[in-house]
Amino acid sequence: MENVQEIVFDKLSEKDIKPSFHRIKVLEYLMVNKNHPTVEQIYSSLKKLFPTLSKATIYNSLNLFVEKGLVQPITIEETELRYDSTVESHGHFKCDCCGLIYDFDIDVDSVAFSGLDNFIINNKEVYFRGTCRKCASVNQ
Amino acid sequence: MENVQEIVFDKLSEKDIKPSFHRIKVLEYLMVNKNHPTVEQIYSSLKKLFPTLSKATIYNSLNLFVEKGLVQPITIEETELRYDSTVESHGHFKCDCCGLIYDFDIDVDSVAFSGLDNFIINNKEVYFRGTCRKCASVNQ
DNA sequence: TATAAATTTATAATGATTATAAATAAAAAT
DNA sequence: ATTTTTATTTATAATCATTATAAATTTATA
Repeated sequence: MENVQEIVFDKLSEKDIKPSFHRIKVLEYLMVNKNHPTVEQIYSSLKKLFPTLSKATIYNSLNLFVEKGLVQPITIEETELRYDSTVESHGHFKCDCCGLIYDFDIDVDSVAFSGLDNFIINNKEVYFRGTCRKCASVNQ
Repeated sequence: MENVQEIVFDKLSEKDIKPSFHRIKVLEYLMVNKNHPTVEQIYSSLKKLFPTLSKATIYNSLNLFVEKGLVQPITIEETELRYDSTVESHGHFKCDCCGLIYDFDIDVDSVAFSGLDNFIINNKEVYFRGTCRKCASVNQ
């Protein structure tokens, strides 16, 4: 098993982000917790480790990460943004029952579409919604 | 050309929504203005017609429409929800330059994906982002 | 070590949405 | 037709995520 701290450090340096203590911890949290955490979740978890932490620092760090393309914000019918440290193309499934958001594999580039001639497409996202396996098996 | 009022009236009745004056006007606005308006846009436009209008009425109506499946809320990296009276499957393209959201045709059901075995999928949405034709031609 | 720059903190401000209760309008009952 | 009940709309306060701002702290540089 590789050292997460080290990977985080390299990722930040790669994108010319000064690897401050807090930034390392925020990105580390995102890479360890792949469950699309909210700002609140990140904040309350890290605050246990260093109680002087300010929520503004979480926002500062995340906004910087998004700006540099290290992290992508995802929104599915929520006002509360969630963040994903995986920027490679994949789909997001939101369970209406438990609220969890799952990643799934999808080849977005293979989808046929029309009506966007001369448009410049920088980003493609796919959102599915419904009931996840776990909830479906429990509430039947 | 058919009477929009009549279509709106029928759509509401179909979904067992009592067709009050305000509800008719809100849905009519959505059907005439297919540019994914925000609550603020709907509100300020209708307020010109009847100045006693309250913004809570817009929220009440829209939430009811969404609940009944008459309208779908769409969110692309925004905290401000936008609404679309077209519930048939199609993609949304958001222009990072002018902020407009365009519909485009896409056959979501033809996309191959994996990792959602035993999941119940109720809804599929595709979001593209980039620069629209108009902005691309102006800023070159 | 002193100075400058960057980062973090604390707090206030903003803005979208929801909650609540009063006011009004519509429907039903007598 | 009038009262009673129910539904809808209004006005306003509350909530909550996010951003802005400035002071405090830390880090880097001279």
